[in-house]
Amino acid sequence: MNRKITSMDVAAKAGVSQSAVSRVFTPGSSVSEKMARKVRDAAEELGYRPNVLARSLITGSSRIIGLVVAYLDNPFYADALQKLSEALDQEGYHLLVFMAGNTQGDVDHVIESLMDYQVDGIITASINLSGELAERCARAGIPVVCFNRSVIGEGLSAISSATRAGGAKIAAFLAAGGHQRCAHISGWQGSSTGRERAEGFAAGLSEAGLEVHAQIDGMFDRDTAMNAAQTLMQMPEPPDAIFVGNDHMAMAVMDHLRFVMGLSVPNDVSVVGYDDVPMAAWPSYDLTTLRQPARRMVDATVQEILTRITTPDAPVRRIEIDGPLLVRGSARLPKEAP
Amino acid sequence: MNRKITSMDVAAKAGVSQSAVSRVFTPGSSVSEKMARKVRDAAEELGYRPNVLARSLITGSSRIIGLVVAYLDNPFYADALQKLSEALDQEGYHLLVFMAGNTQGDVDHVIESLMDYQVDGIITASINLSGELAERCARAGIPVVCFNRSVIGEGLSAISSATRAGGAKIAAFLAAGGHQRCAHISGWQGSSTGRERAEGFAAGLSEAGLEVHAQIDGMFDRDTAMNAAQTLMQMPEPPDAIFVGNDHMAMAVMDHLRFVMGLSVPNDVSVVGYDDVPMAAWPSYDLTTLRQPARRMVDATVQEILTRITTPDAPVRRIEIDGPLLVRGSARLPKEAP
DNA sequence: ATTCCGGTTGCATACCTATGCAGTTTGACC
DNA sequence: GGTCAAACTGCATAGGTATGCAACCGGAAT
Repeated sequence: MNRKITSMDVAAKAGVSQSAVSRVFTPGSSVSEKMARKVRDAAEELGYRPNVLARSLITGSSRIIGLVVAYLDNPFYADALQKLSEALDQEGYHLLVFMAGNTQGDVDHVIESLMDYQVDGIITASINLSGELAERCARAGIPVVCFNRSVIGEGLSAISSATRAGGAKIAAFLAAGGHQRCAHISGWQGSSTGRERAEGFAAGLSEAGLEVHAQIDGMFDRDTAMNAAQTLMQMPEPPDAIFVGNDHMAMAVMDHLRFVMGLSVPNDVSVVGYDDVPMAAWPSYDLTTLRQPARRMVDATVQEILTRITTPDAPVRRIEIDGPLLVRGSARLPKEAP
Repeated sequence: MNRKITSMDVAAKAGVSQSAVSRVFTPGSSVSEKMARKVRDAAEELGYRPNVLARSLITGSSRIIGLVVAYLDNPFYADALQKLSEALDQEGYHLLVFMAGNTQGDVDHVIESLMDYQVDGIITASINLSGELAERCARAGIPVVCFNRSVIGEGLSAISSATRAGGAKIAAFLAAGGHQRCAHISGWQGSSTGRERAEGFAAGLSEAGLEVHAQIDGMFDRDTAMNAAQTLMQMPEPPDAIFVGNDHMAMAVMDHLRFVMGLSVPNDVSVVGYDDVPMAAWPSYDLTTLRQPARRMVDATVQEILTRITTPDAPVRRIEIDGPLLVRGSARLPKEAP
């Protein structure tokens, strides 16, 4: 209804210049105590707050971070979004969200829109960025941090968990449990995350003198994963353990094994996941899984994007955060006591 | 690296005025075909895109919608966020997210920040807005739509499911199933959603000649709900059915009953939820629940906020969307065939 | 009292785009 | 060819803020 209240209005009311008002609201400017008080009082009374958008025109900083995310039905990312938002809020930044499928055109379109909003930085979660787009962001001077994806491109920071090591840990655990035929329903092989977990798993098995009994791409999709489980268990020699590429799929696999195929987990077959989403700890699943430390990954992500924003030519970092294997009840335990 | 590309640059390159460039990118302006082509070519070549923030200074429209949300660990809201974002993207708007607890100071702080960004509208999900804040938004001319909360205040639109009717449907279903002692672990009684579901449930029971056997506030929290379940089942006369205020808590209750207390659901006690989150359909829970049609609620929300933005004095609407009871396996079925 | 300096303040401008207004072109029609 | 309206185009300004520069003030040192 009422028109907007500007720094001019405050200036008039306080009997000072507009610049004075601006300085009072700009940390680090030189203002006398008296002036500050006068201005703050007037501002308070009028309900004035600086216009971030107008400010961004001058400073070139919008205090907006673009978040591009694909799978929000996976609670790992919902959780990450929440934690990211809180951590950034702390620093005076906020998230503008964009949903994207993992198809090229989609991502293109999204990045265009992102640029329109003059975001200070971009965080991608569960997204593959084409080299060309990365290039464009770099040219535009917009730092990009990939959350939970390590990326091939050059200019991109990446925060992920130690995926290969994680896959290997799981392999070692299953081998120690005396499993002979370890299969893998992988994360989408078009993603670094999916591939590296698979590679680490294979490496770990071979370390133990085993090899991957069978591998099917689960595409990060519940239905695909359930079909894969069906296929695996109908093999002439079905696996006695399945490592599933993330918890979201792993729970689908457990449901399918138990309620559709009538099998017992872990008696008939062990299941191990990856992520440690909150639900993995729920008694219905009690899923043994490799923990991705979301909190620490988020903190690293925020830290990285902030330094890249404030120091444009800071080195691009690839950070891998190690996570523990959480041993629960969905996989047979190693026999020997330590 | 390179400085920003402005409409001036494009104008220079195309040999036209800056206004011409602006008009080419403003739908509905009058430009000749020839001019449009010249400008578009130049823009394409330079990689120019209009600066939404600068534009917003003039038009007064930032094309940003603020989303304030509290419980993102509840998949119902994660799902809603995703759907909202997609639907708004369609209309050229985007979501700036703010996390808020349900404490007063928190929400205050958030609304302040929202205003700083000159958002065109605000959507609150699972949030109680104080009358005073609603007032401030109204004065600032910012429309507010409450998603999944009906609100006491005057100026606020609200989209929710038909909560009372939903509670009543569940009561009727349980009564028809021959349950004698129907208890309720409610949603937070500080929220309209929580209260109305409880009221509808009580009304429905009394309709059937029963009354609420016992009621405990579950606070929308898993642990609180599990404790409540424990308390209920240890009563001298434990309930034979529990209606839980949302699916998120209902699944916790099922886990607790089954794995901690060793009870059978639904043989020992029936459990019914509310929301129909995707997980409710998973075989491990197979939860009978009242569906909140997220898609339709989101569509209504988007529709409402857009009309309120384009037509500032459109009437404030309260929309209730009806949802069906999804009968699955977590509650004993009515005996008589239809 | 004079000089000088650091700390404050105001003036004017820049950031990037949209839009009212006036001037110009175009094309149709007589 | 001349008239007139309609369709375009450019000029100039506004929108809200930050900031370099110059002017100003007070006080300390001489």
